[in-house]
Amino acid sequence: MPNYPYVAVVLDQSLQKPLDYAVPTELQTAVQVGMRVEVPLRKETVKATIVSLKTASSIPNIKPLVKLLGSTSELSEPLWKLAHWMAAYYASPMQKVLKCFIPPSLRKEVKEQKQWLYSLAISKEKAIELIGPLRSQNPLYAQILESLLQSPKKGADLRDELNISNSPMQTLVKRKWIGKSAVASTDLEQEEFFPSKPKTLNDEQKAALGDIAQSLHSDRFSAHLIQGVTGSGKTEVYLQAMAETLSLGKSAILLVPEVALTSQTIERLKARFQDKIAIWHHKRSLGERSTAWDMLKTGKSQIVIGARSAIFCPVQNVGLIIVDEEHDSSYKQSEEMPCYHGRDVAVMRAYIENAVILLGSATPSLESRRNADIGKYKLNKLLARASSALMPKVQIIDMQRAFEINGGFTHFSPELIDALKLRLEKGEQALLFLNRRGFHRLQMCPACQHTIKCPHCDLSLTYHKNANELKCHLCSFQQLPLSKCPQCGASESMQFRGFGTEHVERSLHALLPGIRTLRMDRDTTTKKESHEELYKQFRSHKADVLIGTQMIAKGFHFPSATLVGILNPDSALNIPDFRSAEQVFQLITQVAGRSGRSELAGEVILQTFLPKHPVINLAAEQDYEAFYAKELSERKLFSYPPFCHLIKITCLGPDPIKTEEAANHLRTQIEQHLPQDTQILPVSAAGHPKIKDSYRFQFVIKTIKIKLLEQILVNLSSPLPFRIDVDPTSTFF
DNA sequence: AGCACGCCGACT
DNA sequence: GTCGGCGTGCTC
Repeated sequence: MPNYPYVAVVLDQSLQKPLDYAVPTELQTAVQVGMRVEVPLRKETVKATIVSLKTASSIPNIKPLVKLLGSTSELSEPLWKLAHWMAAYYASPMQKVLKCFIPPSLRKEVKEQKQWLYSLAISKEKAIELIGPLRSQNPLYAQILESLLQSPKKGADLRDELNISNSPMQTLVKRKWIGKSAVASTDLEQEEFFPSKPKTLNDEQKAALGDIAQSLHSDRFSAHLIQGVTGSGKTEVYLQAMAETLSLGKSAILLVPEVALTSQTIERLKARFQDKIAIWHHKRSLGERSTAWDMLKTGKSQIVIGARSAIFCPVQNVGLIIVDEEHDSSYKQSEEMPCYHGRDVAVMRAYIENAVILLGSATPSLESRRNADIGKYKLNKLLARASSALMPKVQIIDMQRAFEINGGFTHFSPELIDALKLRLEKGEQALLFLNRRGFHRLQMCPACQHTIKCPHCDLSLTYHKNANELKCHLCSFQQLPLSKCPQCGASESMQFRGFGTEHVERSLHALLPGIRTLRMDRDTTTKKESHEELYKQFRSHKADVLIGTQMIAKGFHFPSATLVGILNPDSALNIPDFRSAEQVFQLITQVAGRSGRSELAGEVILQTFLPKHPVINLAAEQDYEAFYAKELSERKLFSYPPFCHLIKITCLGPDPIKTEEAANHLRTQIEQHLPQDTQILPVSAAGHPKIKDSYRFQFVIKTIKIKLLEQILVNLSSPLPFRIDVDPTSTFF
């Protein structure tokens, strides 16, 4: 084996290019690609990752690395290949790609703090015996024993519960009445749950599972797409496919959209797989993530569930990767390089690891469905609702008519009001969906038409009545509503335009006094647990109507909700983006699917000013096939994905003129070496032209083969920061 | 990313 | 004359 006296490393801190270091002789047999090391940089020592071993280096006065962190590579061979693929495909510097594979919990080498679990060290009878006299002698001890009689508890919980310090617990441990054992908090998450057994599958589910099982046994890469209507029991197929994977001695990764990572989802998995599961998402502390990472790396956990970044977890011997709701846009990272798509990285990881990839959705993305059509993916459809519930009936209401009847704007058509009243009488629940939060969309001057904008962003401020504030939805700016126009100073009072969920809630109370409502949007779910809290309240029937944005469409099941009102999906159709039709179709289908999931039949009322719009009609009929055919032909006609790849390059800067110049400069660099079958569109301001004092100018490249552009993209240079987004979800924003 | 270097305007 | 604003360039 040759010795490598030099290595190239990528520093943790931002430095685009790799640096060379000498390897001390005694370490030359130990160094490996992917290893974490400490290296000298100027006067400091910093952490880095080895990216290549070298026999020579052209750097004069090269410094030796300080030490190796750990004895093996941090990335397995397949993950290392995946990292290289990402760097090339997403035209992203390795330094940024490695940020995904070596997350902060590893870089900082945090360890989860040990927590102590206290439990009785004596029999229950003995404890009860002791408690009696203790009540008068030392009531604290009695309280502790009583509490532990019910169940073992974490030290922190016990302290909270009884409002005590650690010392009485210590004393009781000394007396050998109670014992303590160290646990990671992750072990404690498996509170009480009822272990669940695999459910009996219907024929469609059986067929899908059969196909997947066959692929699992073949030990080769294969891709499956499950297209299953909401409530068709996709999850049960996932669970059984995962069980099959484990029985083959392999591991599984389950990706879900960010909002679907609720305790409901996690409990369902734990009920089937108990402690084999690691949970990975960004709301967990670094310590918890570090533990989860170790569990997977050592093979103690064979399953990881998480949002998009969970695809980088060091799962050993991957057999199956599942991407649930594969069409969901939260899988795409678009604000930061590498702008990767979690689903696409998952497919590539499965390919590299010779694993099975399973994509699931009620409304597959055009890309995935087309891959099934051309034979790249095996397609299984689940058309029957598993629990014999019927598909909801969707009724389109022309809001122009409602406007005329009402003699002005209203959120509620007569049909919706009647349906709501009926639910109230029957004691059933309803969901109202409006994709805009706040009370009024904007405040404007009636004299000069000036609207109040955010001083840091190019966006009108939204009026929030509860907080009595104008808020910017792109940054954290807020101010009091104005009574006078800052532009013309007219004495006429300022007016409000447009409505959000707060307004819907208030109007509903005016219309149906006594109605109990809950609102679920970003404003009411700021706290970590508030999401689940609202869900539990609604589920236990503490309210009749749940009003919400996007968020109510995903992740939650509302079995007793029999009515869904979609208030105004029109605005999304007006966004000049190639994906807007697809997104509206997916959203309507998803919201509609929230109703009638149990034995109660569901009804959906879809209010629109565009009752003839084909997307609205196809969504109302829930005819995915027709929508797919229509949208696919349009994508082909205008040459959009899946018939080409898009690359969006966005330039950011504090000065609009310089930023636009920089964008044009980048565009010229590409135009000079434009490969075949590639088009480059002009520079334009982004859909949000300014966010947080930073202007955004962008241009789009359409190409058949991304590989031909890799070199050009990697070599782009600009005086201003810029971002390369390969396969962007939007060409507008 | 940091941090040094250096060039220019404002003030003691 | 000095202090300090931040634009530019380098780190093996």
